Amino acid sequence: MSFEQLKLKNQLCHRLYMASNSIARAYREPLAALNLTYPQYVVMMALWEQDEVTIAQLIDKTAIDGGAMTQILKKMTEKSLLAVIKDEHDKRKRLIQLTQSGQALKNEAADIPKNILCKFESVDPTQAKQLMQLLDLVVNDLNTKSDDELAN
Amino acid sequence: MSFEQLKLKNQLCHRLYMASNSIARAYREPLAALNLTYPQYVVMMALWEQDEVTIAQLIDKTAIDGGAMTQILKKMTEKSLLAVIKDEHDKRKRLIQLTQSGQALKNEAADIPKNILCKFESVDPTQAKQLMQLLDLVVNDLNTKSDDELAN
DNA sequence: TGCAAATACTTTGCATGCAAATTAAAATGT
DNA sequence: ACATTTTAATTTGCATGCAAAGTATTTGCA
Repeated sequence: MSFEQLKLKNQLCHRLYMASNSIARAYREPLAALNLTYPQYVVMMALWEQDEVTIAQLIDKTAIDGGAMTQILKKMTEKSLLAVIKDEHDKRKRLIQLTQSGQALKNEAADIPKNILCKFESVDPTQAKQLMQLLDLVVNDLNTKSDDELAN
Repeated sequence: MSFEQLKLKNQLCHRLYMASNSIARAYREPLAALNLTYPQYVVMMALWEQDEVTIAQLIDKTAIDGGAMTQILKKMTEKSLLAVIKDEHDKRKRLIQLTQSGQALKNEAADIPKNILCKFESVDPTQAKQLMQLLDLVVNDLNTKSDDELAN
């Protein structure tokens, strides 16, 4: 057997692995200027879009792991970017609320996407959109439980 | 300002983040059957293609972090998948050598790529190839230092 | 020849991603 | 109402990814 399917150059997964790491690395410098890690930046973006959400909603929107989310929110609270508040109507839930400085950070972050995009010399906007659509297909296929699995 | 550029749905990076995590998660089950993590599987694939390589070569091929690589190789050594041998010609270098069981594992791994691919119901082979090409562009753009940076 | 600079790894500290176990509180069924 | 189940978060243990510091060798060059 040639085992062609086991060669790294034929693996979509390894491409994703490298691309994801590369782009996260690209964000490190600009985000360090805001004292944010990438996942923390994702949380901020989610909250800038909609504030006062529960942790579960934040997890849905960001796709960040629940266990990690607790730690991330703790660190962001220490940095006074947000506050974690008990939901009086359902004491299991917690509401996340941006502080003033958390809201203000949005202006400083506004240029980051542009600064990252300009590193893409070989990827035009059409290709970028195409890439995002293909990635959405991948995510949907992988996260959609099959009927078999749901039966368990 | 509308800050459209800061919305998660417009972020290539977040798509990559989710796709990379989703696919790595998809590999967990099949790889657990071989007692391998995903990065360990990547190392195995690299060695199945070419054995007796230095750690630096392995890092080049897999794009795994050097610091992590040391730990990963240590664990794989404990599992008797490979051996780390000193290079007599250059004592700074280490050569990685698959053991017999490491080589034998290739047969058990042969079906994994197929099992992952069949989860992609909405992505045909043409789209998969297209996706890989686009990801290669992204990786190249991000890893190619600009002249400015090289001047530093 | 001898020493500074470059290489090849290893180590350390921090921040996740993930599975599994745990805790607290609300929803359900009888 | 009460026990069972489900939901929302937190905690814990393990495995990286990454930057930075440290160690051992080898190269390069004066």
